[in-house]
Amino acid sequence: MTYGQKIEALAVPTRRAVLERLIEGPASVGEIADGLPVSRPAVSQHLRVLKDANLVRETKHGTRHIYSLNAEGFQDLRAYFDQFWDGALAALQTAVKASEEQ
Amino acid sequence: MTYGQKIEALAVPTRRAVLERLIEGPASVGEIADGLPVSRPAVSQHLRVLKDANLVRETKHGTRHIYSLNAEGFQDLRAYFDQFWDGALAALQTAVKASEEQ
DNA sequence: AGTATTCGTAAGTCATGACTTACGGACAGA
DNA sequence: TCTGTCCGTAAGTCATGACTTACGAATACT
Repeated sequence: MTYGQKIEALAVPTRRAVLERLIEGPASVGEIADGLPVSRPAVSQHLRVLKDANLVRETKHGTRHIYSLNAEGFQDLRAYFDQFWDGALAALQTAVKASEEQ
Repeated sequence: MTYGQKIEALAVPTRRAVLERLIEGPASVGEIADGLPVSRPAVSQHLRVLKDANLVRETKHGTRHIYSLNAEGFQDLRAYFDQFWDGALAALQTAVKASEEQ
């Protein structure tokens, strides 16, 4: 829900690998784990974190749990970065101005 | 240098607080630490991480080390996110198309 | 020279969380 | 019903790193 939660979700390499796998399309837990050097339960735990951060969605087909990217969560994160960068850019402009006046 | 390094630098709340302080303008280590609930050495260590990630610059005036935001590092990070989101968006489009054809 | 600031680093503590294996539940198919 | 598959959770291990205090180096000021 918070920005920090999303950023911290992205900070773990294995979780980024999971997300990059999901860019290629929705996948089940087992399918995701097959492409990674960690166990299936580990992937399951990472998916829980990503789901709590709203970066991923879950739909159940029989015993298979299919995960896919959640655009909404990514947009929120992008909004935060845009806001941060706007602030940073303004600060840098001010700094340039101040050093010119100096 | 790597994207992971930058993202992991942003993942720690105290480091985000340091960066948000720097949006308001360049500051010395002591000034930054005064506004945070951690010790000065802790801030010094965080600044080292941020500097290694190219998110921050250091200039020395006497005994004071002045830190400021580094736009270059943030642009690299933004490029990564843009690329990721473009891929994610394309994936979502494909998913919609596939579900329509189904 | 002597003192005071400002800072980085060393060393050590401690919580967090990324992993593992073991287990049990839920659904599909014979 | 029984077996096999797919998955989440519990419990425990272990490395990482975010903090602390203590110290010493570098510069400024008198």
